[in-house]
Amino acid sequence: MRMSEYFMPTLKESPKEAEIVSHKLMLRAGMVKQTSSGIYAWQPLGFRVLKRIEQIVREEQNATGAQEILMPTLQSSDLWKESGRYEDYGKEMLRIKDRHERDLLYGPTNEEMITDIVRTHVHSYKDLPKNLYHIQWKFRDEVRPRFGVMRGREFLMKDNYSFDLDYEGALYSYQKMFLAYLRTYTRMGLRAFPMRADTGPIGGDLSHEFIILADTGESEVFADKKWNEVDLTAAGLSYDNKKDVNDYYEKMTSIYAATDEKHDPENCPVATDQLNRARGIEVGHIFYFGTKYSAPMKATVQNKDGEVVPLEMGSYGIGVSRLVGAIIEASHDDSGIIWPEDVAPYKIALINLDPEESVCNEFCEKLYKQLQDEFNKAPFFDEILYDERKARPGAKFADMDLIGIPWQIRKGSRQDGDTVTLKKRDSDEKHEVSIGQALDMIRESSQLNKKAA
RNA sequence: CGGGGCGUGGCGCAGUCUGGUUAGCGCGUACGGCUGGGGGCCGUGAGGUCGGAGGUUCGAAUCCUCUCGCCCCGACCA
Repeated sequence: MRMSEYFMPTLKESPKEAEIVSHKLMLRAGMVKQTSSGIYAWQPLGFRVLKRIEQIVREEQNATGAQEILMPTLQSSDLWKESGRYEDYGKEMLRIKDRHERDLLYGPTNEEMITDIVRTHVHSYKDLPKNLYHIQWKFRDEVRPRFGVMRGREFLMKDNYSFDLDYEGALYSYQKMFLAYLRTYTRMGLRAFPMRADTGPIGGDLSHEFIILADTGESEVFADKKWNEVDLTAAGLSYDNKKDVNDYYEKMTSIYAATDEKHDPENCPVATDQLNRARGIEVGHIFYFGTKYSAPMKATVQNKDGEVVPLEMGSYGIGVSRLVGAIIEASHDDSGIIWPEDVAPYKIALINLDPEESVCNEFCEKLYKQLQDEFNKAPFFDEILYDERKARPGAKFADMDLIGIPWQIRKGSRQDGDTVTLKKRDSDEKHEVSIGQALDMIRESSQLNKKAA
């Protein structure tokens, strides 16, 4: 993408409505524009990041065997009346009437709808297990939206729903999701800690929030210091190996971590001096809720004995749009955003410092094509952001640091031959090297290597 | 929903208390020039009717009433 043609309205100053750093940076980088309280339009740069995150979530879900569907944003109130939540949900649910005066609602979640879909088609234990997900916009009419996309009214969420014959199956489904979540966040360059979470009226231990630590986090969290050393990458395990999945889950959940509403200082198994206290941002939530919806909505199957039993269900959410802000909270400096490579809107920034000088310009134009040929891959294709604007170097550096592209290749007329400056955004290292060496250094980076392979 | 605050060119702000000439400033932007490796400088422009409606007054960004929007703190949430 050529910057001279790109719609990327960056700002030097933060609009005053922004309070926290991720919100400020998203506005300054031209990623989003607020159109109404808690509702945002995604501009090209922000949209690309959103789509990257969505794609990582999708790939990790598919790897577990979950199947993607798409349910509508608008739902009829009928199903919600059936489950009893139409009355319970309160003003958070946006209620709408259509031209026939029928009650509709903008979905805040999809348990009812998915349960309806599944009960229509699934009647035998032979049809189980199933795990269906979608990535769709939700609306919750929060009293007070804040923190930009981290707490919007409209938000993009991945939610899936597992259906099993019995508790054992449901537990296995839950554990697979637990593992998938760890892998998902790892790919985004995050360390997200699974923490015991409130299960509400359902009870039981089967609910975890996935939380990343950040000073601006909304909730207080308590975690055993052992977590500092724990490998959260969940590498090398197969979802098909039930025992491995269970062992891993048991291992991870044996280490204490809890959000404040679940944390009881009196009965905490970890000594105070071994306990970290921090603030965290919830980026995912999984829970098992058994027959809460299947029983009242009569989503049943016949088991091997011919008995009619309600489905055992669980649901699993990831706040996709929230993650855009959360990642920035976890990864930025005074100059701007530092994108982890796999979620970066572009992988490499090529900065042409002297577009009006013919030798430099020709070098950069040629290099731009070469970079595109090597690094552009489906489904995003365009991985190179090429700044050939007639602007001062300082402005270009500032813009590129602000939007946080992982690699910068700078070329100016002062540099002889094929010498360029390679800058790594996260460490701020700069190397004066030949373009060949620069590309080797980029290729050696594990993430890009994987993509280019 | 309770408490607090703010709406003045695209962004950040001053002016409002103590009504009074063409409503200012910085950034951005258009054009010209000087520059040229971390948001440079000079000059010339464009762009707002002061969130909206009503009222008071000879006169309202400024005072009054109503209204809309946005932000912050609290209670709630992916």
